[in-house]
Amino acid sequence: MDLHLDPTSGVPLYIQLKEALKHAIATGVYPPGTQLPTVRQTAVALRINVNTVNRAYTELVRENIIISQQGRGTFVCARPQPDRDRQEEFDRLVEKLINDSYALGFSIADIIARLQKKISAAGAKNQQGGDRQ
Amino acid sequence: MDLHLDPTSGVPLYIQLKEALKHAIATGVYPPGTQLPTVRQTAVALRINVNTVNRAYTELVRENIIISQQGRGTFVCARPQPDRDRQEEFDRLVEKLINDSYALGFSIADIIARLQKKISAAGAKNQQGGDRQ
Amino acid sequence: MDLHLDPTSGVPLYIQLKEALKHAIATGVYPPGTQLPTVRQTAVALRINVNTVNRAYTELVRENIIISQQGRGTFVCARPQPDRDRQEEFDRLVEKLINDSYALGFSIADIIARLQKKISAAGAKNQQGGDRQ
Amino acid sequence: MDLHLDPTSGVPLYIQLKEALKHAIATGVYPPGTQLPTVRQTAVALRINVNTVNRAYTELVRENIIISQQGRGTFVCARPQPDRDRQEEFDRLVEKLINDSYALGFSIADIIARLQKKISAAGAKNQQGGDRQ
DNA sequence: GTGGTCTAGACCACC
DNA sequence: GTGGTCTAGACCACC
Repeated sequence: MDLHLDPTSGVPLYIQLKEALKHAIATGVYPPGTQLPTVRQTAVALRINVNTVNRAYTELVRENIIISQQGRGTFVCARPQPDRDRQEEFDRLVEKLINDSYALGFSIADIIARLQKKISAAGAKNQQGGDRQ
Repeated sequence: MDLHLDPTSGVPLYIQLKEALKHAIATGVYPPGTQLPTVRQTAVALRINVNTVNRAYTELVRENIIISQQGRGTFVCARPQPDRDRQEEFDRLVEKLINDSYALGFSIADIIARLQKKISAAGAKNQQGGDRQ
Repeated sequence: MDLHLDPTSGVPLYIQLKEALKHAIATGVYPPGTQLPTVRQTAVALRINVNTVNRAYTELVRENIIISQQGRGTFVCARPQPDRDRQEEFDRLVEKLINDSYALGFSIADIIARLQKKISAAGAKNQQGGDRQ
Repeated sequence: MDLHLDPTSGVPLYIQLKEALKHAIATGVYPPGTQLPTVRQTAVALRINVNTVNRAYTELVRENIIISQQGRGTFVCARPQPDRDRQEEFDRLVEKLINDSYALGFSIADIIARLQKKISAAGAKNQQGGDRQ
């Protein structure tokens, strides 16, 4: 649980936590099947209230990103098997990003560079537990 | 207009043309401000129908890559200089794509693979027969 | 100068200030021609460094939103006279917002409601000097 | 398909049709999931060419309002339920439009006026001749 | 001259 | 059956 929240930023803590977890999961810091720290562990580690953590977890459960099993813990969900529909949706998303980026003055190469930076940032987090972005 | 389309490839002609033009513009064959060949010139050169050319051009207009001026011609749009605001917007877009892709079962590596395929696909299309206007 | 910045949010102060001023100007808190507080007044009022204010002002000058006249002060620029080109661009922007909003599940009526809230919020700021959003 | 187009209005037929369908969908004449009349049925009913209908349908597909399934038909898309994320995204979009419009010389009031015109324009088009399918 | 729209009619892929 | 693509050819608006 190598992340820190900013209680003064105006963004609710549970949303900050939710987004941070989402990002950590999406970038592979927590692979599917991994058990997340318990609500109480997280609350202690981040020095925030248990209810705040709970709210973040609950929303992620609702979004099918993690699953809570009473008495066992909370786990990262298996990601859906990319079927044809999902593949098409994915292609559409990528296509859209390319076009939107183009409109902002960025090329496909720029997108790739940005993504690779994300990966290496996430990798660093995994290995050394640093949390610099 | 040094490109040829493959009517047997299964890919619609207007899409082949659109992608070829996109690539030509992205690689500087047609710099910003350049006038493209007229729809009729292009149709004759590629031995396809004016409507098919029109369709390709219209889609590029919709994507803000070229601009058609009735009675004058079709021109390559200038791309904006990526300033700080655009950079932030761009980062947000990429971040969002990562999350959305995750929900569909795709990783950052998948996105990069898809993007690289886009680049090489565009390149392959134009490889035979230089690219002088 | 009824706004406060959050030095702990991670967003650079000069950007926070720039955005806050932009919003104030766009919503009519500072109409065209209005003189803005001097750089030093602003620095003192917000308890930030003169250089920080300067940077925010400089960027707004570069974006043609305000103009600095040496020895006189800084003023909100007259907005461009909406000519036919700008009108078309404006229509395109509105059209795009409608479509993007639709995709997110919001109707035209929702957009109008949001905008009217913005106006009344700005109005409140003008009259009573509150800065609640 | 109880609408009529005006071929003398100067507005292209495919746009008239597109807007009429958009309005019909937005007002619930065609709820999500409904199959639209086939392009050929519509062409016959409105006495216009199949290609013209196709063009209107294609644009609505591009805008994610309807979806065409080759061999099956054309259906009204479900709209997403606006959750918190979408709400935030929506707010950002509106905020951005305000700033961009300002740069073009338009105020929030101008935007609202434009939007209200959109609503009434869409309404006027369908007012004669009820709207049973 | 330029692009924009529309028609008539064909053939295809997918169901 | 359905939508998707393409052609040939026309007429228009704008320059």
